[in-house]
Amino acid sequence: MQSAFSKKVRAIVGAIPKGETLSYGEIARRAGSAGAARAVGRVMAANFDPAIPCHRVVRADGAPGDYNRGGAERKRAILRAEQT
DNA sequence: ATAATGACGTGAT
DNA sequence: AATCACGCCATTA
Repeated sequence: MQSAFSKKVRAIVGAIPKGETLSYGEIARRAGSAGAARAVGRVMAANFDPAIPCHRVVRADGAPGDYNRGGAERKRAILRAEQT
């Protein structure tokens, strides 16, 4: 069972409209903890959920994060998420 | 419980 | 514009 923060993050990221991108800082803010951008990434990395389109999650500059750190496996998860 | 780490953010150099 | 440093919060060891 994960902390409430991770659950919020999962819900928020999973609620990102298709084509939209949300920054870690924004997510953290919606999660109830502004400035916890790092924590958000930490939650995903540690407890990543296949239903969470992390590729829609970007940095404050709009630059893509290290979401593909997993490699092909991660890419497959992204494709699956985009299929829906 | 404490220390260290990290898929970040902003400011300073 | 690029790089360095510090701060923020949550998770892991």
